[in-house]
Amino acid sequence: MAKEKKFVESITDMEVDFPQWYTDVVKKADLTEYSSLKGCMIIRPYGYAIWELLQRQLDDRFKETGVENVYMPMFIPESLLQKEKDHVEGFAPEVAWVTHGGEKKLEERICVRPTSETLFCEHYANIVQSYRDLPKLYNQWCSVVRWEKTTRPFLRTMEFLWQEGHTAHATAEEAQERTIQMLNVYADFCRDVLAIPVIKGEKTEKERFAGAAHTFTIESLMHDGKALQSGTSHNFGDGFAQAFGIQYTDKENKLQYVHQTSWGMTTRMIGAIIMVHGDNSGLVLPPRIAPTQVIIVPIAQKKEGVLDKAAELKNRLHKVCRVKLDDSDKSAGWKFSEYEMKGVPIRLEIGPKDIEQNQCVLARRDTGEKIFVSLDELETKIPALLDEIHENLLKKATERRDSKTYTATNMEEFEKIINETPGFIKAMWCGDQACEDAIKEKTAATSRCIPFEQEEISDVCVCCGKKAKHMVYWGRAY
RNA sequence: CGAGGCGUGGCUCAGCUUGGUAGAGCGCUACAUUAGGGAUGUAGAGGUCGCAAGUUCAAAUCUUGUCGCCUCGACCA
Repeated sequence: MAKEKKFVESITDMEVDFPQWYTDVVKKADLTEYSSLKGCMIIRPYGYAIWELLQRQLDDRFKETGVENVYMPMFIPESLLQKEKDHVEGFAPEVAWVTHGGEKKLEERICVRPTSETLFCEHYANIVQSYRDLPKLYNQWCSVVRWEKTTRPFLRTMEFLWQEGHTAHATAEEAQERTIQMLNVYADFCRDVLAIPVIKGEKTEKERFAGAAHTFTIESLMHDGKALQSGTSHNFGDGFAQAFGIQYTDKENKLQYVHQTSWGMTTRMIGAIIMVHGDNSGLVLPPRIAPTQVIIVPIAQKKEGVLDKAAELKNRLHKVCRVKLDDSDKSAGWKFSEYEMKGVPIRLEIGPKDIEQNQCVLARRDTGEKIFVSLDELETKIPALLDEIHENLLKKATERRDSKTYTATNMEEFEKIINETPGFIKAMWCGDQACEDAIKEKTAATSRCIPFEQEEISDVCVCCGKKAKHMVYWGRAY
């Protein structure tokens, strides 16, 4: 890669200190502020605009598959949370409890939802009677609370925004089909909207969601070689249905339990966007979720006609992209830096010299390339350039991920890779959790997933040397 | 929960060792000159030094306590 030109000096280089780089980018791009409550973040307008675009496009994709949105309460009585044993054991350590209503101590503690399986289950038990009532394909957009000990903006906060889909089906086959369907929705969304390539696969039993029969995941790789779980889709089988008594009468008039799924994606994806596409000048936004796709920076804007021309371009481009004009009296150089930090995909420079020649400058955020474009061609050039930027980001991210994906056939190799060139490690596994624990103990790497696309790297487990069952992606994770 | 670090104008920090009038840079306000890669000048506004108790003639500075935040680990989306 050519030496990266860097204009923004106030952001720590990612090679020097990655966590500091991340924090600098979040701050400089004005995505969040810390709130006065530990571990909670204020999502600023620019950060929230990204979330809104992400949300809208993901929601559209859900609805295309027949999903309907609902809203559940944020409070769960303790007795309801207790109903599914594995589930409560998994979440109890990080639940926030409400113990008082006003001055009065409550008879029963109320939990602030860490996730809403129990509420959906209770509701399904009430509304599902017959096979004619199925499937139920519900989703909700909400926030959930988990009492985390260590927090970082977007990656881990005590309260975060997400969507949780919950479906109920007549048969196990249908539930499994829906589980995979939604995993694919996530994977396609990451590729086509966020320009993030993902590995699809199943979680091992150790990494499975509390109460699920199968957990599927998409895993992405960050710039520093750490993995990020980017979306999960669970098949619950009929475990929750049995615990909550969700039964329906089938065509033969027999009582059956429903089969359920759940799937979620969170504001953490904003962290993924930062860490997959960002560079040492700041944020780099994939065009499809960029709140501003084109920023118009007038040059020598006090000169006669410049601002008028800039405003005219803005009004024209408004029809083909999300465009903004910065006519503040900051210097042009300041504006360049500002929008680079904010990751705006295209900067349009228009000055007196350009106007004379009926042209403008388009500067790409992803490559830094500047091109002169005739003002007459903007309506076609800009949308095409936005698509090109998307493709380029996806290509670069895929190449980077592939170049940071290694194979290991024994623990020496494994340890050497994880310590010297962190990334995904493909290695065979016997299926025994003891080996997973041992690997984690030795390397701090966890199993990310058993990918759908299996490869035969060797026939024995990387850890114990016994016969291997699966090829697994391993890595240190956020 | 373990290990470190930090609380002083909006932000980043100096001052604390050796107690004695509250500092700098950035940002902000006004005006002027500027503008193709974070402009310059001039004039201004802005702080009970996290909180509490103690020592002292005198505390940002010393002592004790307390609260909060950040980073790194373990746990987790």
